[in-house]
Amino acid sequence: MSLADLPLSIRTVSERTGLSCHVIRVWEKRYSTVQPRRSRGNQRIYSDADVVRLQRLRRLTEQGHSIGKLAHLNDEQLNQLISDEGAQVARPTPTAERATVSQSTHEIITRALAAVQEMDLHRLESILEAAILEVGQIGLLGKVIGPLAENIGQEWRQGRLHAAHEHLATATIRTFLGKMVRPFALSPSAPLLVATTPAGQLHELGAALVAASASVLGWRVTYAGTSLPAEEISRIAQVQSARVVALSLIHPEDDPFIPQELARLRRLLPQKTALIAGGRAIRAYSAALAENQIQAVHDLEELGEVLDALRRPTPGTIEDLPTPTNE
Amino acid sequence: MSLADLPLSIRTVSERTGLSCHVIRVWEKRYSTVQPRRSRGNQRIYSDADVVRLQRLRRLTEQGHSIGKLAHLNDEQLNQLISDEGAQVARPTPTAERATVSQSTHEIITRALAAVQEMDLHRLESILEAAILEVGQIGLLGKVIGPLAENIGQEWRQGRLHAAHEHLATATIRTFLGKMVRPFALSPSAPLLVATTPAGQLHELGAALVAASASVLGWRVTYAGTSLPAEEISRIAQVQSARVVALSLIHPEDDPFIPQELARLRRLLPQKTALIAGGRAIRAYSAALAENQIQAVHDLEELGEVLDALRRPTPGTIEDLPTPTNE
DNA sequence: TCGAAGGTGTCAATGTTTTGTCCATGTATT
DNA sequence: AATACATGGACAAAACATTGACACCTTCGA
Repeated sequence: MSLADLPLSIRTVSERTGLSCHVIRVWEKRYSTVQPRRSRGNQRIYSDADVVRLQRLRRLTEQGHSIGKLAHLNDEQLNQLISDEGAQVARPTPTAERATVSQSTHEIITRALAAVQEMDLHRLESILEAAILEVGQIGLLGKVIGPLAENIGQEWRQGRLHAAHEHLATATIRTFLGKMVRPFALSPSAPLLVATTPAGQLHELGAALVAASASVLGWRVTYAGTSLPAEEISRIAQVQSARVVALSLIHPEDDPFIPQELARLRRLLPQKTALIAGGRAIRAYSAALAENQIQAVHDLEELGEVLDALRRPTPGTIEDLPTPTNE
Repeated sequence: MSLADLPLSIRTVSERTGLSCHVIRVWEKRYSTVQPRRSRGNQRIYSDADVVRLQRLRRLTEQGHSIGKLAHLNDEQLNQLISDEGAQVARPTPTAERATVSQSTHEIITRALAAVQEMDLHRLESILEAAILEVGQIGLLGKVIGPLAENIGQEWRQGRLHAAHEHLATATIRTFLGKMVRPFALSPSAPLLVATTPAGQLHELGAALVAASASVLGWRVTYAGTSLPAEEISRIAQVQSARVVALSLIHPEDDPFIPQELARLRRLLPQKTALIAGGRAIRAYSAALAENQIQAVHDLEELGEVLDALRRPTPGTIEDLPTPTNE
């Protein structure tokens, strides 16, 4: 808006939408899907709105609608269709599609691991970047980055990767996740989540992963680093009126102080602040979690459900977010 | 004054932006991307702001935008494009925190500290973001973020800030610095720097600061996280053919193992790989640094000089007279 | 069941525009 | 004298536009 249309080339549009240049042009010619301006040299100049429209069209065509019928609908109608689809089609994911997805995530992870092995961080980043288009932001977090981190840890413990690999990968992924968190652009009324690890837990990727996921799901997020004592976590949660505190438990699986810390944290936090915990080590501490009404979350999918549930039943009014970000 | 607004030659600009001199000139001629002053002898004289602008243009062209369309946009619009680049969904940037203009670095730091005090991370980030336009990237790193980190550490040790504040600020600044590191490869011929801290040194901001600075100065950078044993650092340096390994020494000032680690590292690294060290604790280890031909760097300005000197004497030859490029 | 028709994505050929690089020549700087 | 820089022109590669053709699929009628 404020700053007029930003000029996008057809190649950029192709990359952002996942449609080939050919298709974009032929759709324009046959169905007038979008009508970009032209430069003096007759090259197409697209706007952000065009990209959004094309993304929607792509999504709908992949779900079986024919482009010929979609093309003449206006943006409103497309949006309507998408939300309908989201409600219905989300569950009965055809097994075929699921298979291809896991196929592709597996392949992505393999390639990412190879990049780590060769210490080619730039390539690692490119792979992750490109994967967003294939599996979506949430898919990337839950089905690529999560397993990837797990994998690297495993390889490291088994001596097939060195500490150097693990450090490099962690630093790179941490930076990547940092970029995914949108610090702005959310209405101040969105609920807030604090992501961190309790004192003694040094591994930061889990917390960063939760932070990124929550951000993508429309939460405001405060990422607080690792190894924080209960008082400090509580301080943050209270100053920021957090609705949820998310803890990541990964490495020391037998730290005798963790149960104490969890109990103290529960005591220090106001009752309306929910506590959730995830990470490989949650099983080891399951007793302490149960005692302190800390909800265990086993994967990012479950995190999404839990956050959805926690989103509404709390204080004040119903959310008034203008547009639920597509995806 | 100082490093931030020295007159820059086209060659220096070329090194810092990764664009060839040819391209810089031809962009100027065809699109008026920047219009540098001229010296008496008609040579181009660039400012730090020009470098920032060119870096952004380069980044955007690499992402698929065409220079012909970008060149006429103003700084504001470029800025927006860049931030949109990260988040897939295009959104209007909020106009928050835009009012104040032209602050001294001291004022900026004060306001940033206040934001930390109030745990308003969004504001902290906005302040830093806005400061780029006011003091340039290098100025931001050397005169704002560096002192700010120092300040926060001090306040914390003196009990005026809690660990929570320090953690939040560290995480936020770390993310911010991560975004400043060029996500793409410069000319593959650009020299490479590895930034990390030796085993036992846990504070990561120093290393991240060095990484960001070197990146802005036109180096390819590998950020390797904290607390790495000498073997691992050496492994990375060799796989990547690093020209420089930069170590940050901050917190434990009396770790007896550090001198050993430094000696081992010097032994493990090829002779052509330079070692430099910075951070508050370098004085405490000065003997060990001297013994192992590790150059001590006291501030980011000095870092700039040292890197410029290390840039050219590529292979083989002994380093000759330190000729600071920036006249 | 078969074949025709229409819808859809991909490709090849050809010409134009855009953009990065290079060369030659002249001037300034060291 | 040896670099480093400026300028203009030339050139080549990459990206884009346009047209027409083709292969694959679904649908529908014979």
